[in-house]
Amino acid sequence: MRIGALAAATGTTTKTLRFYEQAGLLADPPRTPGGYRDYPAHSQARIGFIRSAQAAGLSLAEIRDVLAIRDGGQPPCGHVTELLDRHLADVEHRIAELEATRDMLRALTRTASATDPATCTEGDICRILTAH
Amino acid sequence: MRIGALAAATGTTTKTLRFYEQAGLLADPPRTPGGYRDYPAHSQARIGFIRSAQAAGLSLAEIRDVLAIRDGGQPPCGHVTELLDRHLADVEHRIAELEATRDMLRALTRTASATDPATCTEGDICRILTAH
DNA sequence: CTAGACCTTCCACTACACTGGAAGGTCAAG
DNA sequence: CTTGACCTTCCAGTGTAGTGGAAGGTCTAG
Repeated sequence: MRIGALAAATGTTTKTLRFYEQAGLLADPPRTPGGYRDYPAHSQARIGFIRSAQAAGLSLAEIRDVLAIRDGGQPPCGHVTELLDRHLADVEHRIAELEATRDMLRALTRTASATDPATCTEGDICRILTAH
Repeated sequence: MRIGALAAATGTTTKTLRFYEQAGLLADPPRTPGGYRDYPAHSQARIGFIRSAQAAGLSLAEIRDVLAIRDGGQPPCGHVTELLDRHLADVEHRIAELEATRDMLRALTRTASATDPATCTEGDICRILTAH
């Protein structure tokens, strides 16, 4: 299967697949006599794996490490468990931060609706944003 | 006040202040005879404004627009209200996405603790990550 | 007079995951 | 034989918010 077909089958682009190869997520595939990349069928599963791992919030570098462990013949379970725990903590932290931002934005929009534009002065640039 | 003093007074760095100038958030300040930037006292308030607007989740580009409106002599209230509404929607959307990711990660770690490494096969790369 | 603290400009680089485009090669259909 | 789809490599750029460093100028204290 050539690169365009693999891209179409996995919902990616040829550019992305070459990028994954260069980034070490995909091994250099065999080539046709004409020099075209010729992927085996199981490359689809590998791209699918990359997509699910990305959806779980792993970076390409982390996914590359998981794949390297598997490619080395080891089941990557321990490593993955560790990664997942770290990411869960990270995501929870980011959610908490965003919730704080959300609360701040809500307070600011309340301020906005209660603020008479005429009372704004040049000195404070914008009363709405400096009220907190 | 020279750039180092302004940086110290606002908790930024000289690099950041020059960057803000180049990015259009700060007007080119007057210079001393020796060529040093010589900021008026109210620059401190402007930097403070930039920091609070950043804390509210606005990008430097958006802050630059708010400042430009104010610098043009208009109170930026209408613009700011619009920005805040947009950001609130955006932040709520990102929170929802992250919560979905968090739930996925939680499900994955549950899978991980219930998965026997011995049952992993090469074909599926990592049972934990492909189970969902 | 000199050390050193502070300032100047300019260029390059960070992380992340791609994306765009140029110049040219391969292959099947008409 | 040509057209057009598809492929190749390589280089460069996207956006965000700065950071790092080199080479050199300015100013103040001792």
